[in-house]
Amino acid sequence: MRLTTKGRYAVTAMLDLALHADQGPVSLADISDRQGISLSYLEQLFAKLRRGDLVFSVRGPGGGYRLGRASSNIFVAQVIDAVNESVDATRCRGARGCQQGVTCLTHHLWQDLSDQIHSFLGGISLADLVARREVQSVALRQDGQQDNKIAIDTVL
Amino acid sequence: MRLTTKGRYAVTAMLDLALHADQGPVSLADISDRQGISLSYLEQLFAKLRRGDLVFSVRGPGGGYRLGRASSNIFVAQVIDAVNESVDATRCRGARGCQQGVTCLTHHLWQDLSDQIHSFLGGISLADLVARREVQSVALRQDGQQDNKIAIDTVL
DNA sequence: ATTATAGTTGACTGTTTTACTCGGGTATTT
DNA sequence: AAATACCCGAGTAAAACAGTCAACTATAAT
Repeated sequence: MRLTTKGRYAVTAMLDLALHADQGPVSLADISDRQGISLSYLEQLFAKLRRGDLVFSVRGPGGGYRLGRASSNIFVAQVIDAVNESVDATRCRGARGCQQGVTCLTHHLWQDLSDQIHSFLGGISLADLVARREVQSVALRQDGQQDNKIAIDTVL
Repeated sequence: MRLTTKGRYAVTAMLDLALHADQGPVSLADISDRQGISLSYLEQLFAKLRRGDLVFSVRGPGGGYRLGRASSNIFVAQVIDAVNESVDATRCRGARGCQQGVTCLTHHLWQDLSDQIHSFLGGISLADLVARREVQSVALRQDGQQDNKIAIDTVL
């Protein structure tokens, strides 16, 4: 598993989607404004997220993207895998005599690490993140603001 | 913590160094041959490893690199940190009003992840890796080959 | 029906990081 | 003195990252 800012962008966008799920489809333009990610870059990311069935689109005015399934059933690891594509992993694809050599042993370490990270991120759902946010939101909220979007952008 | 192939190269080279520690200084040329990493790239990586006191050099004929301390006291995380430099982490350096916003929450997740990975890799020493190799080596060795280098490259 | 919205796709650009090359140094051993 | 091998800087091709632009299609609202 590779860890770059690309995956972070994707998770950020998906989290934004989860937070505004109750307001109907969320347009990429909105996500772009709120999260400061370029619209066209989001388009590329969401093309991959859609291929991974993590989101589905609603076209036309008032359209946008919605989560492909419940936020409690979408995990961070899946989001990162969707945008990274090609895990490649060990690199020692039967290269001449590389069966248990020094190189391959290092690869095994990387495989272990990859598994560890994957299980860590595979255990965190978008719902978990939203729940965590709720806790902080309640703790910090001082007046009764009903607009979730405003609350996030201005109060928090 | 960023995870790229660069870190993998560095760990591979350090592991090679640990495995041949008993044979005096190990030249980068040897590591290049054994691990298939370009010599000049190794030089760049080792410049950073040296700055991190993970290795020290012995100049002149018969020279090379040696581990900066016992292999049981050199951890994978340290090696990766040394060659990656600049962790950058959260990215939200006091950006306008970003105190607990949606973006920052995602950053917190990344911080958690980063910590998790770091502690995982911080718990694995080069000695651990060598020990694991020894186990496999003993299990697979069928004849009494005394040359460690040959054993690794051809038998294993 | 027309229009505006918003997803869909592809090509293309600039920047950064990787991974590597080359060429010259310097220190040390033989 | 000569060979070895670290040291160092400049440069470079390829890939990944991040974003732009333009043309297109589906759909909702008027």
